[in-house]
Amino acid sequence: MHWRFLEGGELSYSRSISWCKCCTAYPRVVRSSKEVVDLPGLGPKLFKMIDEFLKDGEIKEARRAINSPRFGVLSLFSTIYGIGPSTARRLYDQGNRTFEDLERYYNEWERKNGKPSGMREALVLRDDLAQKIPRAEVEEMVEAICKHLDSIQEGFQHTMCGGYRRGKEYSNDVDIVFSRPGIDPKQDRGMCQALVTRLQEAGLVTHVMLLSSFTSQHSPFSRFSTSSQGIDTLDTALTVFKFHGEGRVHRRLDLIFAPWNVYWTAVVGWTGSTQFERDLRIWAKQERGMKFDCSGITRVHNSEQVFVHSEEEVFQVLGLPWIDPTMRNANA
DNA sequence: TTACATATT
DNA sequence: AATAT
DNA sequence: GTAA
Ligand SMILES: [Mg+2]
Ligand SMILES: [Mg+2]
Repeated sequence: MHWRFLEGGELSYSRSISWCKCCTAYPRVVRSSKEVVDLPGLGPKLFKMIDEFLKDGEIKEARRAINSPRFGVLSLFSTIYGIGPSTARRLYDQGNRTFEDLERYYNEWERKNGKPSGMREALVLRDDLAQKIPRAEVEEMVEAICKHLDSIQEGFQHTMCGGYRRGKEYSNDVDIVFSRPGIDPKQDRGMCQALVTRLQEAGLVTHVMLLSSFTSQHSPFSRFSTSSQGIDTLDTALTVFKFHGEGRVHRRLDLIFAPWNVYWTAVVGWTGSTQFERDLRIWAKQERGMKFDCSGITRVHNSEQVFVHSEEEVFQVLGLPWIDPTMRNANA
């Protein structure tokens, strides 16, 4: 699956693999592809693969990918922040095979272009960011961050989202959604920036990868700006966090500030998983004629926004039963 | 045959 | 193109 | 690759 992502065209298998992974939550012995015909998303090609695995103990296509040196290098390069499939392929095609190759490549690039590429820092951070974060450390981070937020402005609620909320023992990063109940979002504009600055001053945030520019203040077309409903996009910061002291590791930290009236859609949107969000959007569009994303739910025909007051209500409005975060884990 | 999630930078 | 879920 |  990862191979297809790196080489392009991952849409083919991703949904099928997701359904297979769903089943790992309910393990059972499968003696033949006949026993999985009832699973959605699986067809003739996957049945053949399952039977091939049962017969040979492996799958030729998977073996080819694992043994491919190119696959190994592309996978490795993709673990660097800012390098995706396309750049990884280009770097490989230009002859790079190791991180040392990339250091040389970007040193040379910066010498020629006379400006920083940002990639040397990404290379330095890579080893730290590749390490998974135990739940206890996620909680430690959130406590420290909330303490700083509280010193700027009291009254914020927060939910830890991402893989942590889906119950994973280890997280790749930390995602926190904030909001102040009942407060006009205009009043809290700039809080994301303020918190990031405070954490930088405290030496806890070491890098800011992205700070969403809250430029989308009022689109010139929003005639209903009198209504206090913030249609604006969420204030988001993608950062790197590190505690003081020995033995501490850089961690990716995402801070999201949502207007109170879209707090719970933001929580659903940032809880994931990726595949769950995709399916939720498809369901909303096809079955309910609605558009779902983390900054709100809208009716497609009149773009009228539907506000909800709890996470349960997000599912009610979409005509779905409650789905526990731990049941949203399917990812290819 | 077509769609496959969607937003921001 | 890369990031986020 | 799968489903509508
Ligand atoms: Mg996460
Ligand atoms: Mg994140």
